[in-house]
Amino acid sequence: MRNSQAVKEENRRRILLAAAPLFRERGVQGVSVADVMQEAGMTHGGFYRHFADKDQLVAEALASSAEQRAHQRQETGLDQLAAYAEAYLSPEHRERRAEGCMFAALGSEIVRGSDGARHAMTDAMRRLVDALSETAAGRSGRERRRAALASWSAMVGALTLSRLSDDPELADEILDATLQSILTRQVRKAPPTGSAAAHASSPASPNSPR
Amino acid sequence: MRNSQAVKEENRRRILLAAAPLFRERGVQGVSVADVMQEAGMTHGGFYRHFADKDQLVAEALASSAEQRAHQRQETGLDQLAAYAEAYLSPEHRERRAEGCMFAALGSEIVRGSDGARHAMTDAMRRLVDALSETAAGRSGRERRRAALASWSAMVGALTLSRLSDDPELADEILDATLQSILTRQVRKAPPTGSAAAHASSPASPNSPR
DNA sequence: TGTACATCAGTGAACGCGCGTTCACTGATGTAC
DNA sequence: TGTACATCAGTGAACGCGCGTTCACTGATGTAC
Repeated sequence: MRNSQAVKEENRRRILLAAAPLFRERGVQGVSVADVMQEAGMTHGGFYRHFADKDQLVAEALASSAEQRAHQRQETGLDQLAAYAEAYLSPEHRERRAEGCMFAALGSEIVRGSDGARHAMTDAMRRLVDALSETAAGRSGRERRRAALASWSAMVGALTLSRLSDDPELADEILDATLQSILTRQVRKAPPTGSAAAHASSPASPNSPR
Repeated sequence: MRNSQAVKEENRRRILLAAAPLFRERGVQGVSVADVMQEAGMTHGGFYRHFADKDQLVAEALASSAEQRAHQRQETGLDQLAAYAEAYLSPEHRERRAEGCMFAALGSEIVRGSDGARHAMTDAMRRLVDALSETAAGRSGRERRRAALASWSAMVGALTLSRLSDDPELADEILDATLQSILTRQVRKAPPTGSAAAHASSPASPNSPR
């Protein structure tokens, strides 16, 4: 039962689309090739018509998921640093690992992963930091970039630790303290003058920090 | 060849001591029970005279390693937040995973781990945050605690991301930006008045941030 | 203090399972004429 | 446009390996007398 080239391409996309949430939810090592193929509606045997090995799937799934997210962010305005931080450091994000940030979900595992996976993560990292830098607080591009790097690192760490804590109170504390720390710095300093990103922190303030 | 009870206890300690660095270096799933036993100088068969299963080993290894670190910190004064951040956010720490922070090394993996492992991590987390809170900047205990939580989250995130990056320049940027962000906040605010922790950030400043 | 025996820490072979990967097979697809 | 044939996407069984765990065995240890 050979499929047409169009169907093959569509199936490949389905595999990649199925893989990323599974990896984020259960970890790369916690998801088998057969799991991914089943989620994509196929059996495991056909996998190797699309990918050389599992490593390649991981790298491509991370890369394509990151690219999709980048588009979403741009469209929803969630690449404004303060708004991003509010959404990021929320209990909802903590609870929904499958749809959440791949750095918090897979960070320490991919450190030991294949070159391809690390490279995909690095690429995604660079793009995200670049985007957040535009709306970060700071008097120069360099300062804004450093603020974006520090703020985003704090988010990834806080979300990971908040998920790790088996004490819900401590878990909430971590998110709260980190969010407030980021917002304070974002508001205190002058936003970049006159650019399209001038209202960096305004959509963030209305929500009361949990 | 039965061993005496004293030798058994000593062997148990050796197993725990061998396990923690291996887990941090290669991940829990990347280290087999046989690996740990070999590192401890034994064969894998005897493992189950000491532990019910691998999960128990993981939980106990993390707990005992954390306790040991806590003592070290206290003795070396490394629980002063600013000094801790300087040592933490260094390329040396990034490179030496086996001896480094277990949260950065294992965070996203243990999130999906056994209850015991998560509990051990939570306990360690609480103790570390309590210690760092004493020397964090802030006008009240609550403020200092929040500063410690936010600073430490930033450290864990930054170290993880710095390790993840396959671009050495970006990796260094992440550490630098986060360290400076933490030190700035530590220095700007008044240290807690008159307590034993009054010189919170003074031992940190001499070193030039990389 | 010495003897007899039960205990049990550690050994290394073995078991069972899951996983990544391979392979023979199928039949629809694409192509050459 | 139709026909013959090679291709190859997906199937499902099978392979090989590593791992967590079990087990029979050993001999030193601990204990009862």
